[in-house]
Amino acid sequence: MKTADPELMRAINRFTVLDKIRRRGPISRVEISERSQLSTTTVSAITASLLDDGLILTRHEGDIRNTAARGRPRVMLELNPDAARVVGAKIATNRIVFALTNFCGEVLSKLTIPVRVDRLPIAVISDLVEDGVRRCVVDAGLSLGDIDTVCLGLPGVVEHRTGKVRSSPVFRETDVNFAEEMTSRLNRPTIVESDAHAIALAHHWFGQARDLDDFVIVSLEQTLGLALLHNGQLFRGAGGLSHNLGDLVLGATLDETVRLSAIAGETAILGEQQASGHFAEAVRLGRGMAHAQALIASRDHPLAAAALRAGEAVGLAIANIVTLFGPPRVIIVGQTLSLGAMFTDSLRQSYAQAIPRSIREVAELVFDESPDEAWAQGAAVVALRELYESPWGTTGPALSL
Amino acid sequence: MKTADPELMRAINRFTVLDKIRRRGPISRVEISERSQLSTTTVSAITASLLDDGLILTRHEGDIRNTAARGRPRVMLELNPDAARVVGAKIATNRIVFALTNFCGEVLSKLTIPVRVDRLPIAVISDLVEDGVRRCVVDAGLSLGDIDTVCLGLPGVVEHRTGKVRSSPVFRETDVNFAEEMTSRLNRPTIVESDAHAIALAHHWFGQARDLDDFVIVSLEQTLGLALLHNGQLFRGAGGLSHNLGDLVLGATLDETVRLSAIAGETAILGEQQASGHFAEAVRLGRGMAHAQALIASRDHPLAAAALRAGEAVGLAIANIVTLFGPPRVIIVGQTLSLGAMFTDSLRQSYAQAIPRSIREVAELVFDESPDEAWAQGAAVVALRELYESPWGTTGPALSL
DNA sequence: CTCAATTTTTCCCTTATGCGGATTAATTCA
DNA sequence: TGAATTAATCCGCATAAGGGAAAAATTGAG
Repeated sequence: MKTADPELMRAINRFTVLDKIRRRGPISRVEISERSQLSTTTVSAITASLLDDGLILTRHEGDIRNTAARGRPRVMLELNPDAARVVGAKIATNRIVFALTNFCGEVLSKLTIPVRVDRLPIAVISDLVEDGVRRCVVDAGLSLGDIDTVCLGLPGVVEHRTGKVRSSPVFRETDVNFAEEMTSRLNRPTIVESDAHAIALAHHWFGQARDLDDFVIVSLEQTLGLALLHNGQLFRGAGGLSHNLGDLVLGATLDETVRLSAIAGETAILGEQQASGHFAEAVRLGRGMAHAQALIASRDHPLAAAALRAGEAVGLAIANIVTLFGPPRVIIVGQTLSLGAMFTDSLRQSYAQAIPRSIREVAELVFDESPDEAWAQGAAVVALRELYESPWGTTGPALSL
Repeated sequence: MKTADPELMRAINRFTVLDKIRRRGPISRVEISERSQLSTTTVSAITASLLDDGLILTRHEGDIRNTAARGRPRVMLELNPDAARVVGAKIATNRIVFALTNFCGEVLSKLTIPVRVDRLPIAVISDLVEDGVRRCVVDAGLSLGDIDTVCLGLPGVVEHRTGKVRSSPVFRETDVNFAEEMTSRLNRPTIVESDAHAIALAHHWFGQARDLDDFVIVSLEQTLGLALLHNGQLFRGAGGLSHNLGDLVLGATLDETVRLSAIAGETAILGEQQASGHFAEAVRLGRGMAHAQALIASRDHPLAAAALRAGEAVGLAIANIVTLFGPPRVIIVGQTLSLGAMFTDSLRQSYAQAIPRSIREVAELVFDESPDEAWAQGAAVVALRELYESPWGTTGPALSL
């Protein structure tokens, strides 16, 4: 348990002010004071310090009040985009996507490497990632030294605190300390994070959850992931791990345990088909879901049945998650959404049937097909949040003695 | 978002010190300082204030070091048991149990009213509870004015923040503002809390989780409840609600949704029997589970099958919860445990089968058949925690590092 | 153009906190 | 009895936030 001293106090208030400036665009000191319960004096002191550190900028225009407002005009404050540069990446089994952003999280350059990595040795994957980061930096007209932090988002079970990847479809090995590896390669602080957590923060900053500090992300990619934002903080579970939704058990007979991944995992949906010809090629290249949608159009295709079953299973799982957490919004993301309405309708219907009556209106389901770039941007946001020096740990490991 | 001022700072450190004194029995100032990272000066100042407020006492004995220790002897500090009196209660469908405790959470008097309340009007239930609290107070040689807070734990979905009972097997009505009702009746601040949360705090203070700040409670009573402690704080879900484990969906066919409560709820287990004679009477009086164990002893009794199925279902649900939260310990409590080894073995086996390999060793299952008194004591602890003035909201963000 | 009115921002002062070092207190051992 | 040792407190300092007054920057009326 952390003890409080003036330093912590300052850190907390500094973060609040910085966060207000980020969220409410250009904003005046008075308004920060009103919205944060801090005195104008304190806000002034903190903003002075932020200006001094070059994290924010002043702008003498953009006052939202009546143009004919009397009195001294407000000086608007906004983030200094150039205060930092970070690189975020999404590593998937069949592609790696990079995004370089400024301090505001705006993408300055991006890069996609369409490569199948899931059977490559770690050294080769590391090479690819290192190369991608370097290219992305060059594309933005920068050099690696200008980058403050790098954050890599990847599927599977990731231990954020240590940077260890417990298990992931992109690595053949388990317990890979990928953060350490990349930090020494790039000579820049490198964070490893679950891809679901990355897209969650992307939605929190820019997407469908800007207005919410509590929501759930269900990520339906090759791996089924879960992210849970609680009070604006990622909830990492007691062990500090990311969650693996695919391991959820849907039902079991005496002999057999049916896990969600066995019904709604990518390979489960697409793999049932005797992959042949054009479609097989698409699957191999990671375009399986998109192509599948076309095939499903003919409703009697066996894929249609698989899509229905997958939607049903995910709907059930989401109902259970809502039962446990009661989030106001559940955002469903990932390639599996490319299956189209047949899948999502089935999901919605199964959810509606499974959600208990008493909390039927608690949560709202939202589907979102963000491009890969958004995931990489989300990873960048993870990196930015470390720079913001949030005084609350993202998971708050309480070390009480 | 909470802003920091000196007051918060003091509240945090004061709580830290008070909590250390509670947990570490009689403890000296130096030791508090060592264990809390606070300077001896600060500890001295805070303890002086606590002594001044009468919350702690000094004791000039019990130094744990060598009796032949040199130097000025340490003055041991401990909670002042008389600093507060609270009443906790567990309201179940067929009994109400009260416990009056001191500031340390030690039970001073207790009372059980064996009464079936689940079909009574609220006014009558309120009468019973009011009467029970008053008796319990008198039994302890006190008067109601000596009581600082009352906390009522009951099954179902409880909104702690507002004191509203959304739905509960003990009430026919839904959305009952029970806290308001009892506060005005007793003229004492009265808190309403989920019974699962109450027993969770009981275990945290006195039971199987004294050493842990992260654990999960699964409560198998008439209603299936869940409590989740994260960083020493109850996790109440985004809506501030308690969780209803019974609503979890285990599996579904097209026509039918199978919920946990339909397999492992008390009525589901016992109700399948054509209730007749002696056993039926026991069920009516709430002794069903205990009597069932005797019947199960003859392994071919239909109850045995029900117990097996229930254990299986609960084991599955727990595996899913562990998949999501990864707690180091899961404590399973409640009357259903009276079914005995047949039930618990089945649960363990099903859990072992369902838990993903990668997190197999993460969580440890513990069964605990605490008496009802422990639940009431837990409710009292809920009340005490309010008095301790924890500066973090029960669901608020944890301060890290 | 000047001056009052208005609003934002800063400066000064007070009070709170925690901390480090010196001081006092209480005990053991020689 | 006095030296050594450890515990607890006192004193002064640094830093925080907050309140009120003053300064700054603008508009509008005469």
